[in-house]
Amino acid sequence: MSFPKAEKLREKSDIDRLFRTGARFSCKGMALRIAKNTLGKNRAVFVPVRSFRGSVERNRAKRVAREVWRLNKASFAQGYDLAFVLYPDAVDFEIIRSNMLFLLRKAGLFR
RNA sequence: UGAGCGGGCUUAAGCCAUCGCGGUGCACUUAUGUGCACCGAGGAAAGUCCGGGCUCGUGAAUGAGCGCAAUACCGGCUAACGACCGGGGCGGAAUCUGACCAGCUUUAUGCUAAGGCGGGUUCCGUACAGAUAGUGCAACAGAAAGCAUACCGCCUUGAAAAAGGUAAGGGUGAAAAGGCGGGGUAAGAGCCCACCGCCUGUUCAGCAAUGAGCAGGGCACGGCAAACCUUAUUGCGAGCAAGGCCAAACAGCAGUGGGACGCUCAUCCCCGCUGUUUUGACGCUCCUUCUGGGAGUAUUCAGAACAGCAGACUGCGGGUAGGCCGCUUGACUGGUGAGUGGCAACACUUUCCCGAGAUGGAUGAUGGCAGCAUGGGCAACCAUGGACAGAACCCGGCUUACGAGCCCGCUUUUUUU
RNA sequence: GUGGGUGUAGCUCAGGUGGUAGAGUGCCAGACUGUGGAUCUGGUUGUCGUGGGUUCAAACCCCAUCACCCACC
Repeated sequence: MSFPKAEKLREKSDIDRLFRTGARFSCKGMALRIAKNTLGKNRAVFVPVRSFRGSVERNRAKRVAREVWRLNKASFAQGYDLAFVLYPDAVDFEIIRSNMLFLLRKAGLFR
C-alpha cells in the first residue's frame, strides 16, 4: 500500500483553509482536523508541534504517524483532507496507532 | 587486579528478506506514470563563537581621513582566520644539584635537599604590545600609599624635657624604596664586596622573538591597560528567504466594435440592458363660460435621477500566487591508495572513484540470524535496552553533547613483595 | 538565517563608578485578643546560573558555556 505525493496535502493555502474551517477532534497526544474536498480521494498531512525536544524526535513522530496511516488508509471513506497534529507525549508506534484509529472512528470515517 | 577522572586516535551495531519514501540514469508511454539499475544523514549535520567562497547593493569595494569593532612575543602555514604548527619569555609542579644561610651531631675539610638563596633537567599551563606619551584608580588598616614617611625602636648628646643621626628589627597592609650573605659602623645604610636581580653601552649566536658574554652604573625606574588610552595591523553592508528566469488572477494603460445609403476613406455626432420615480411631447377620454382652458390616463418617444445586471478580446510594462534555476565536481586542495619535501602545521606529484540534494521537507515499519550491555539463572536460555543526535548553498577552524574499542597520564581499592 | 535580552532570598525585583548584598512579600518568635485576622516589635533567608581568568580584592571587568525568553525576514 503506497503513499505517493498526490495523496499528501502540500499546498500552504489548502492547509491554511483546513485549519481555519475543518472539523476538530482530539485526544491525548494527537489532534485531527478534517474537511471534505472535491477530489474524490483522501489527502493527509502530519504536523508535529514545536515543543518537541529536538528534530530527531519530531521527525520520528511524523514518520511513525505516516507509516500508521499508510498501513490503515484503505479502510476509510474517501474525499477528505486530513491534518494530524502530533504532541510530544506519544511517540511509540502502538500509541500513535491507537490514537489515530480512535480519532478516525470519532470522525466517522470508517466504512 | 577493579573503579574513577583527564587527553589522543578509530568507529558510529553487522547481515538477509518483504512493504514503503526521495533522487539520478535508461527504456516505454506521454505530460504524467510504469519498469529496471544504482544511490540515499554526521563526527559532531548542533551551538552560531570566528574565518572565507558565492550573490546582490551603493559612484566604487581600489585609495585617503574620521568613528566603531576585533586582534596583539617571534617565525611559519593557509584562500583566510582570533584556528593550527614550531620556537622564545613568564608561571607552576616534580626531580637532580652548590652545603652559601639555617638545622642536627660524634665538632669536622661531618650529616641533612624539609625551609631560604643560587644552578640544571623533564612535564604542564600561558589573552604574552606599550606603565619613561598622558589622564586616572587603590576601601579598611597603617606614622607614611606615589617624586612619601618615622609610631614602637636602635645610636649619640642631655639630669630631664628634648634635639640630632638611622631605616637593621617590630607592627599595619595585597603592596613600604632591590634579595641574600659577609665586611663595616656609635647605631646603621649599596657605605664597600661575592652571587642573583635591575639600568646603560657593547660583542657574539640566531631570519626574529630572545639568549650568552664583557665593560660600566651602586641602583629606583612600584602595581593596575580583561580602567580610559597610545601604537601597529585587519575589517564596506546584507545574506541562498542572496540572486536570476518564466508567469495565472485582480487592478492599471493602450487598442479592437456598432449606427446613416451599395462599397471605401476622412471628419462630426450618438451608443448597452432591466426596473422604479419624475418632467415634457403626441394621442385618447371627460368637463367647460368653447379659435381657448382644465382634469385624468394605457401605450409610445425623449430627457433626468436612483437601483440592479452585463462589462468581451488583444497587447503592454511592472510583477503577486505558483513554478524552474541557483543545487552540488569541490579554494589545481572532495574521497581513496602510493610517493617526495618539511621537526611539524602543511605543500607537491600521481592511481582509481563520484558517495544525499529534500522543499509541509525523503532514511521508516515488520520478521529472521549473529553480536554487545544490564538483570535473572549452575547451565542451556529468558527478559529488557540501543549514546549524542537529523543534511537544508558550500567549505576551513573553535566550542559543546556522547556509546564502544585501543593507547597515554593521574588518583584510588584489594592482593603480593 | 539574522539580531537582542534575562539569570541575585521561597516569590517579585533593586544594587553594576570593583571595597565584602538590599527592599517588598513570605517564614519564625513575641506583644495585642476569649480565639483568629489585621496591626506593632524583633529575627531569619543567598556558593549572585555554571566553569575559568585579570586584580590585593569580582554580583560588578574579560572569556567560555548552560538554560529560558523575545523580535525580524
